Amino acid sequence: MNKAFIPSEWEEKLYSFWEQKGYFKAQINKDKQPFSIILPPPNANAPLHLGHAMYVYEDIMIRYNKLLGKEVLWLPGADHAGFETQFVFEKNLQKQGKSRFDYDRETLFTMIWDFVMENRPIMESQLKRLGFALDWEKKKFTMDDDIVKIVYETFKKLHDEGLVYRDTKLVNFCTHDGTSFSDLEIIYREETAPLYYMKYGPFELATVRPETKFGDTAVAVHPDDRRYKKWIGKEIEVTGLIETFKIRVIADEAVDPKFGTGVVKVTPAHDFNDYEMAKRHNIPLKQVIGFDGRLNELTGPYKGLKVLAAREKVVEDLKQKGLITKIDESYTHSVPTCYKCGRVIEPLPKEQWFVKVRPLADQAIKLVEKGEINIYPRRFKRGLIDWLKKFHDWNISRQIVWGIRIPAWRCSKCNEWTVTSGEKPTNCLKCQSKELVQDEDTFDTWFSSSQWSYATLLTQDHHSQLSNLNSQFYTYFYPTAVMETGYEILPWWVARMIMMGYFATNKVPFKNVFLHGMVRDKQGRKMSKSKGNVVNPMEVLDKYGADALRAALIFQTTEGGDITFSEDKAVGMRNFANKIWNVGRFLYLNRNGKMKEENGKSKKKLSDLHKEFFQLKKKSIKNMDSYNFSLAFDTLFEFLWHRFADFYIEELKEEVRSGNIKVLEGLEEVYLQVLLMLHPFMPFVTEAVWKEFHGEEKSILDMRIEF
RNA sequence: GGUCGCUUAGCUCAGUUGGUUAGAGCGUUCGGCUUACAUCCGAAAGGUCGGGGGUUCGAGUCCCUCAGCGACCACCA
Repeated sequence: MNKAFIPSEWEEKLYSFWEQKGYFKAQINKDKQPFSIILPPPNANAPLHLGHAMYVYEDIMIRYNKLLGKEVLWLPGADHAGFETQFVFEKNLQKQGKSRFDYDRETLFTMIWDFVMENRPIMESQLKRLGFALDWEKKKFTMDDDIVKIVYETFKKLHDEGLVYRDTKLVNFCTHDGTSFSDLEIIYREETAPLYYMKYGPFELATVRPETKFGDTAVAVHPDDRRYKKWIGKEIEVTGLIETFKIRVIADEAVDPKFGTGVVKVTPAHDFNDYEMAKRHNIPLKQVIGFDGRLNELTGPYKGLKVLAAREKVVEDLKQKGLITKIDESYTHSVPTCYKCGRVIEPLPKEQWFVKVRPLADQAIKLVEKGEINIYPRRFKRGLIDWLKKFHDWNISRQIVWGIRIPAWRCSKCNEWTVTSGEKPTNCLKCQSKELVQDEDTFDTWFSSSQWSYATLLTQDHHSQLSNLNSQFYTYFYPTAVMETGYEILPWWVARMIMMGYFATNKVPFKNVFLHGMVRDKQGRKMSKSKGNVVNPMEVLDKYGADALRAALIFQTTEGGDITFSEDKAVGMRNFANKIWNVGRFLYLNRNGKMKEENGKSKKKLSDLHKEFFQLKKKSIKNMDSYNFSLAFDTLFEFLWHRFADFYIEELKEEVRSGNIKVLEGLEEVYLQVLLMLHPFMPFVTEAVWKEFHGEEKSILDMRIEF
């Protein structure tokens, strides 16, 4: 044995060994209890960041359960990450002086496909470097044909059962990226903006968006507001910029009499609250801003101006006409922005596909409340339920090419939609016309990934389909044991997987949810490119080894809490890996000692050691089983280093050196069992020692933790 | 405004159902290259466990309250 554990001499070798010998391969084994985890598929086109290394929790669970004798499956995958990827790709195009508009749909799609396929192996090889016991033969890509097929079948089933519908509604639209988003993909940003007070017929009202004036279709006041009571239900005449127009005054509870003047202009086509108000009062929509972010033909001389330019000009002109009475420059409010490009989101009316969320979410709430799905750490249960309660109908249409195209065709004669599970319909279901045009849009990536847990398992059998849930592999491993992921995607993914999983399979997609926190820098700040504090997991790995990186993310942390990562910690854990190695080396080097009778002193020490170890093992198993992995690891660390090495070995050192075989065997027995318990956390060093002790062809993964 | 979390040694953090002199990693001081390991060993300094109140034989651990910090969400004409 080397004097020190050198990770680079072992890691690649050991991983290939595990893979080649099929240790990560899952198969149906009726005699064993299944334990399955689906890896949250990392973005196929991007290298891993430190957050991905947190999936080490999954590896810990997988390896631990394997050592308990279960049939384990950890299924890897890659995410096409629709908009994310298209966004990155467009940035690359930009650098070459090109844009998405320079290519037709097919060409652009193919270019992105090639780009993603080229990058995908990077992410995959990084998962291997982390030592993850993934069953690579079963890997899936979110755009694999068979996965897409399942997504289509789910979509059709939803449509058939009235849980997906087509409608024109106000959606969040990014005029720069040219696509709509769901509610989750917008970020509200605090902003100080002028609040303009303007004359409006007999009223005065306040607005931050004077340029939407052309889209006003009502004026609203609070029903109990004495100042304006006499106007309610009446039409008023307003001097505008283009013309003088008449507009109705409505009364609505949503108006806050204390804000501004207590009068609101209602612009249903460009404001979510106004849209709701308009629905309540049956007021028409008038769209004056287009999907290009410019004012349209209904705005006369302002046509063609971008929103901000239009605002300036409108204000200028209103001033000229003496219609602006006051400007509050210190008004702060939050504006919706695109989570990706940061530009202001424009609420616009658009015809899209929506998931009718309430029935699905209500069902999901029941499942969580009843404990059909357990959440760890427990405090996230509340958050999950809150999210599920808040969900509104979900816009799943995206105006991007990089994604799964929606299997819906519109009839050019009668305008009716025909939804299929993928194949082009021969004729319109309503009027039989054969002139059908497929929807240009693609699915929200999260719509397809909400189906990931059953789609990945179903598709392991070639001819499986949603209507026939009898495939063996699926039946054996579904529902999966645990869904492990970062708490920040609870609403995006976990909540929706529960909804869709239960809808499609009538079973929960997983029995347990385990959530980990975010990795922050040493000062506790979020890691971001702009702050320059991003830690590349591969660099840490190169420097200190995979075991050290993994352990650094677990050691003395709290499950679900954010983790401050510092290189110091990796150093400490590299040292621990070396300690594990050297304890082994000490025992190994003394193995050739001559037989010798034990004396009383060592007998007592050995029995103390065994007692202590028995307690430790009980405690560790209890902690592992209750998802307190960090505590289990801390305990093992403390025991091996400060009890086993610093105390027991030191006490018994002379005995060992002088060849007391009983003492050596006693120590070795405990040591090897500790290795077994440590293996899920630090798989490389433990396996390396195991091989040194038992031979190159042996693996610690053949061992079982016994009670 | 809502929900959740955090406040323990110089720094970063553990401390599971309340129980003996409160721990770790890194750092600091002193002493050791002892043939497993200097990626080490031994010793030491360093904490009124955010403030206050309560429950209890006993509280860092439970309850109330105050303060500070943070995250997420909602509203915003």
